[in-house]
Amino acid sequence: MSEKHQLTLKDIARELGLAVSTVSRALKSHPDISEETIKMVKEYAEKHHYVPNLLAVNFRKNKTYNIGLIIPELVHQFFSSIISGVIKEANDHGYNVMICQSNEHVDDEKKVAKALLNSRVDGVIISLSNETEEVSHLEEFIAADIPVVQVDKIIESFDTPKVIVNDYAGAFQAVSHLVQLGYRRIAHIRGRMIVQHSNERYRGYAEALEKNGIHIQEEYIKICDQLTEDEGYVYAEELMALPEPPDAIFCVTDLVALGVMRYLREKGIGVPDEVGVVGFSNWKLGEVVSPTLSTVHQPGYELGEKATELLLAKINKGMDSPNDRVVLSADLIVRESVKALSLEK
Amino acid sequence: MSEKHQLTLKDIARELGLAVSTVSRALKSHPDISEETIKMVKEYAEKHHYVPNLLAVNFRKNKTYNIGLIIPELVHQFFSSIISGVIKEANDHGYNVMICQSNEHVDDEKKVAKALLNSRVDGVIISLSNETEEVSHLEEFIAADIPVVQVDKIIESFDTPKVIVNDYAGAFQAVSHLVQLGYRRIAHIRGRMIVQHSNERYRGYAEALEKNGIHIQEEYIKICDQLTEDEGYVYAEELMALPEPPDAIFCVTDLVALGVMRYLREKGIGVPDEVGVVGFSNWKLGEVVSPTLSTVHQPGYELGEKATELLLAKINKGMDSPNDRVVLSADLIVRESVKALSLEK
DNA sequence: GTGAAAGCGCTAACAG
DNA sequence: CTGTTAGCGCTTTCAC
Repeated sequence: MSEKHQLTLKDIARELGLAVSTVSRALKSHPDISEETIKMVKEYAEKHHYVPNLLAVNFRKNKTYNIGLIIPELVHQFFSSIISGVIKEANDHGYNVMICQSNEHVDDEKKVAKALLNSRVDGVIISLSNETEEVSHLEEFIAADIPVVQVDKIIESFDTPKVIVNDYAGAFQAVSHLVQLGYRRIAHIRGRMIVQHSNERYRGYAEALEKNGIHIQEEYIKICDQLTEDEGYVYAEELMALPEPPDAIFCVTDLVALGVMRYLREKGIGVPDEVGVVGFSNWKLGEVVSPTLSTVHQPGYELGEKATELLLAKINKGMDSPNDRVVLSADLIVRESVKALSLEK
Repeated sequence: MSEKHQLTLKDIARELGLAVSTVSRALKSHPDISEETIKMVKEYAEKHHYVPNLLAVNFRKNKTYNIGLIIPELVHQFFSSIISGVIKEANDHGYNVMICQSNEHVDDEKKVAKALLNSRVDGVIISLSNETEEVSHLEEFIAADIPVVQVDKIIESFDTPKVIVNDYAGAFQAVSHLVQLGYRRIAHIRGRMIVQHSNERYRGYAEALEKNGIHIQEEYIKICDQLTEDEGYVYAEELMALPEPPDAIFCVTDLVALGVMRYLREKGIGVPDEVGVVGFSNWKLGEVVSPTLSTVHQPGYELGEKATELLLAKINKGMDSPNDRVVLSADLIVRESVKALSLEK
């Protein structure tokens, strides 16, 4: 039953009375080899289910056909989407993906980077942990001629191809939409000041208001530390306790928006009639909550695909090829948590 | 900057005036080699950052140190958890994981199985697609002496190690708890009859009622086809329209439970006071909805860990080692969607 | 057109 | 204790 001995080129050569090198070339349709030999070899190989020993091929070529992917957390819809995209694109080109988690810790990130380096991957895609502030552990890849591509969570000064989402435009679009619907007192629960995403989303929020001639009010801005549902609840409470409470709340992420919605529901404040709510990320969560949550979609799958495309290009064209910077758009998905307000005021 | 030539054993041997084999053995602290030689070699290797060429080692040993993991969908919290567990356990033992998705289609499953076979993985872990009814594509692994372990979605008749969750006990526990709290008219929105999980959960439901002397009522059982939130909504509506509506609903999965909760909320039916709700799976969703959802936790991470442990044992002990069957328990997590009912009736 | 031979880096059997 | 040798399966000069 079990085929102890996998068929090798040597076997085929022996059976066909050819040299190993001839068989090797025939299987690749090398121009030197005659049509008939090629045909004969291919037919024999086909018939006997010859499959090249990748271990030997890779060793010979000094390529693993493995690429490493370092992400903060696997169990997170956004990263799962990225992974999906990476795997798809990589597999389509004959590469495997080795997935590693940093758990948002720079120490873990360094550890897995080391492991990837030792396992001689052909390239690396990374979405940095929240803690990462310098990239010496990643520069080792460059030093070893292993290309790196950064995705989503990046450090600008680290010169590699980058694929990111246009947080600014997504936020701008979301807030502009709120204004168009008639919302005027728009609050923003934002993320920490040192996180680039948060700053970009804030910038989108601020500029959308400005462009529409709405003055930004300090008390409408809340800063979230952990981005949890509970924080959303707490800040919603604070916002609604203001002398002039907001009529819409734009949240830095869906989970926070859910907390906001929970508070509003508990207090009997109508969404979207009294207060409109918009999140960011487009988690599954937002589709099954009621009212369903309007949000800005982050194209995780496409990020993964694009990053892999850039990496494979780099692997095949050499380290000195240009470092592209790709920005994917994040678009608003309108659901039930916002609506056009009637004009009476 | 870039080290064109990675250090090899040959380099070390030349520099130290030793034979390659001596260096090789010294690095492994082979008992034949003298203390001082070992020390000298190791120090040299350390100092010059020698790292063995895995490509060569693997080729030589005819092992890839890759294991394949075939799962229905990556972007799904339960499977993400399994993957996490597999990666952790595999990496801890020097193995990489190649992740493949079947997208719940048997054709895709066959395709990726073929790919894994060709890439000569050392072993395979699989959670079958919903469509899979026979496993000829997996028997090829066995024929090639590549061990397979089944996890979660399995086919009993396929003789491999198996790791599954005790759906029956989880459901039994959940429904028994409802009874203890005072719920009596307990409905069950179940999954399709051909899905083993669904049947086991139904069995747990039925036996929990029986043991408590509660008669099972046909009209309290609904069969869900797609396990969507919408289906939960629709069946909740049907159930609550009965002459004697249920006072609790046990759902085959969390998403369905959310649909149920949405219906109840829209109709102003109090959860948990008027109707208790329990889901199954313990998705993140259940923690952020309000009231928070009681559910049965499926230990995905542990499933992945255990499956990998069994696979590595099989890889190292040989194909004829025993095929263990491990059943992990699924336990109830009590949250706000159920409560002890007051005794008045 | 085809074959012979070398060699990738490492391990292991066999000699000393 | 250490060195010599052979070989894993494949690709790739270099001959003929």
